[in-house]
Amino acid sequence: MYKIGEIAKQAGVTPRTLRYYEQRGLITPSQVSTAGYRYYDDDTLAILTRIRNLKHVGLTLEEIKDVIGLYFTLKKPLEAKEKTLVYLDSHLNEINSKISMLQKAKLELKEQIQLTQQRLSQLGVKGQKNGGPKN
Amino acid sequence: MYKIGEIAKQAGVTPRTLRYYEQRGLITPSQVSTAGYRYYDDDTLAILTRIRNLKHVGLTLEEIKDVIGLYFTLKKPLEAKEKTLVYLDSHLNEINSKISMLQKAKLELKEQIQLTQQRLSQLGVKGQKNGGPKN
DNA sequence: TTTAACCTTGTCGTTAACGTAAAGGTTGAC
DNA sequence: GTCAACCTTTACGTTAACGACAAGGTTAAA
Repeated sequence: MYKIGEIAKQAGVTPRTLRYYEQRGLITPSQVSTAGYRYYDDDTLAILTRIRNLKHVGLTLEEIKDVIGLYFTLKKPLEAKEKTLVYLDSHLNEINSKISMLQKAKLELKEQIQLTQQRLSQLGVKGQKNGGPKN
Repeated sequence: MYKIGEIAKQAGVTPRTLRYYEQRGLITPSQVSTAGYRYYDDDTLAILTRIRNLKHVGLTLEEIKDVIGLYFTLKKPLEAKEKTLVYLDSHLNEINSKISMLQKAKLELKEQIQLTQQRLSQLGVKGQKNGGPKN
């Protein structure tokens, strides 16, 4: 059981961020003392890592909330699971679309790199045998 | 040559957005009338599409500004091109990292989908022959 | 030349995701 | 039991990326 400051440090965020996430429904302290102190366990740490990754990929907290909610669907009633399934599927599609967009951007980038390299070797180092593109 | 309203509609954004992008240095009208009217051509339309894609992938306008700047490096001096090259390369790395994160998320999602489907078929439809996962 | 439809530059408002300081309780090692 | 280090809630501030007026100028078709 970590206090908020400890787990925050472990996760690389601030306590403020944790309270904010709680307020937005992304996490919950595993225990709360009578005085109101929040205590967390390693599960929360795992969730925070997941949040970090998904954020880095461009999801909003709202979207992330949905996604991580899905991973704790085990105790939910049967009917909820079917809805979950539908959502998971559409989320999968979104992810696929983002991946292909990034891959397209990647291709364009590579092209641009080659072009720039060509121009460099033509203008800058006339007559030199260059090693060609690395990628 | 489109007026701002026309190109905005084509690009699926508002004129306000175009002015904002201009202010942030992402685009420039190809011509400006003496009265101050902005006129754009198809090149700008292409850039706007690119911006849309990169935004959808989670880049900020500031990052996007850098990226699209690179694609108009043709007229820049030689020395600038080498810096460009370095940046392009690091940007490529970032993209690769994002892609792999998304692919990881995708795998986890698929697992979760299978789990949910299993639980559904076990609890809900006892004795039924289910078709198994689709993916 | 009139007029609807568009454009201009402000300026203020809004949402997301926190940062930051204020004023005051809590803990736990000594 | 004291005190530094931590925690609480409350509340105002901030950046990004626009939206939504307001007040007035421009265009181009009829």
